[in-house]
Amino acid sequence: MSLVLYNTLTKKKEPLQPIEDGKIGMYVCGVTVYDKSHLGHAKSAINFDLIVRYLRHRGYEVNHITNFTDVDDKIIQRAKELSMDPMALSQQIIDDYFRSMDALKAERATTYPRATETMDDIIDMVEGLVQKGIAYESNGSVYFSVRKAKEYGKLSGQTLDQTVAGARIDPSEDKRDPMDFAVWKAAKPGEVSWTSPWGEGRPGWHIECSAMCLKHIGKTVDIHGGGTDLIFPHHENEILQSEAYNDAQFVKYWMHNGMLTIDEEKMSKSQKNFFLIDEVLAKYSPQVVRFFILNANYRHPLEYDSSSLDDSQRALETLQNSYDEMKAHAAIADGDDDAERLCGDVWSDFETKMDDDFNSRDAIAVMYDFAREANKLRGEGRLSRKGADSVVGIFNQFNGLFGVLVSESRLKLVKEGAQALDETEIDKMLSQDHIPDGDVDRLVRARQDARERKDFATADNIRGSLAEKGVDIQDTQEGAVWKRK
RNA sequence: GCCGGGGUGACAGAGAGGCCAUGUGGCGGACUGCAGAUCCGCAGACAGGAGUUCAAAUCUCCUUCCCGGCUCCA
Repeated sequence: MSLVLYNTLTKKKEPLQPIEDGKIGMYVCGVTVYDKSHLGHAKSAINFDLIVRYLRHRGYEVNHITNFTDVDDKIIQRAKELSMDPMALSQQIIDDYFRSMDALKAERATTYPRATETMDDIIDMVEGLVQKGIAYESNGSVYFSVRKAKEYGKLSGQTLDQTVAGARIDPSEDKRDPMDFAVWKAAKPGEVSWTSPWGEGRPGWHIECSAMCLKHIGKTVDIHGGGTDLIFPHHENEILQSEAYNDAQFVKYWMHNGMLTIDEEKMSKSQKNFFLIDEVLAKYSPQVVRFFILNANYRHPLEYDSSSLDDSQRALETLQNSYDEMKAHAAIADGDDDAERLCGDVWSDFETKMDDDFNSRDAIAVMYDFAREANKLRGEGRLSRKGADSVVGIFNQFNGLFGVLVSESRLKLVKEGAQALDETEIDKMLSQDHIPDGDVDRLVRARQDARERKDFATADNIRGSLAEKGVDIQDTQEGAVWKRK
């Protein structure tokens, strides 16, 4: 079975065939660093994180490039508002971005080029476009002449005339055609700028991606990703520049992630309807946030509301419980091979789902079925320690890609049986702010003793008091287990 | 207006011609002193209208509503 992915360019799912066997050059548009990252950025990063992890799992060597737009109008404006140096501001935001994405357990890209570090390549490209006569200088700025492009709108389906009719374009008098876009912008007095053949200035928005793709990947990149909001004009213009400059196809597969929405509206800074990653992680674990995002198709919009993460937390608990219990499982039966068979089937099912355009939602559904089957074997006393280890192995493989489960063992099985404790000792232990593991064990055994004496008041008091300290006791067929929440 | 993508059970969200999606929640049952966890079962759906087909949530057409883009955006 081969992996297929949805290509925005052709609007079809296509088998993945990299230019070079086994290697993938992948460019994902990063962020403009003028303000802290919000949950929408997290969605994009986590969607592509899973894609990269899965491609690697499938044996591809992935060169993953994500850029930082660290000079542009917004950064300059924001820096001015804060009376900061724009470069200091962008560095601060980049630091925040890394902190947030690390906290979300998104793997880092291979390289994070910055516009300001790619200046020579950008200027080379602009010069090349001017030499080819497809871009022109005007008052210190350089514009790309869209009417000279061979093809226009092949990604977005837009035609030039329709777009002109849309008429929300900047009618700069420097442009020969209103649809032309800047590849180099002349600096206004006092702005940060770089020296170029056209005087002091800085890059247009789109050109950095074209230059970075060429520099870090090549004339043609296998996969180019970004949000759906970038399709037009950003990605369309990247195609125009790169293909004009390189005389080669720019991108084989375009992949776009759907927007995170709130009340059906895109989460964005300009709408002021965003939640910062910091804020969200103060209340929910990174696993819950990842699960919320990965439990939906990356291509489709995902609706967020106040209960979304609570729902995800509850839903995830089912998988986490099964995972925990499989790890803590004490062998009941020996030599059964039901678990082995179960594990053999589930992983190929899982990969089949993921091979179909990274269908993480269906892949998770496979995991739920798997957890139920494994729980059933265990409940029926047909699970050996070896079988449980195989089940845990599948969970680990799944988690290596999705990163939605807490891998540390949370569940503690109390090995010794019931043991009486006198009341004052119980109260003393329960009154501690933090009850050490050893004491929890003793309390659980004391509770067991109380239960055997049918002293349910004492038993329930121990369970209730421990629950208040964040320790959950559960009675199972194998005895009592507990975990810290 | 134009270009994309959508409208699926209480909710979140897969699926893209025939076969159970899945999860949370609800209801019933098993287990339990009670909880919880777990297991079993039940209910409940494909925006509306025409058409193609033996068969349509899935294909075609029309209507309608929503979202994204056409300005910076993941």
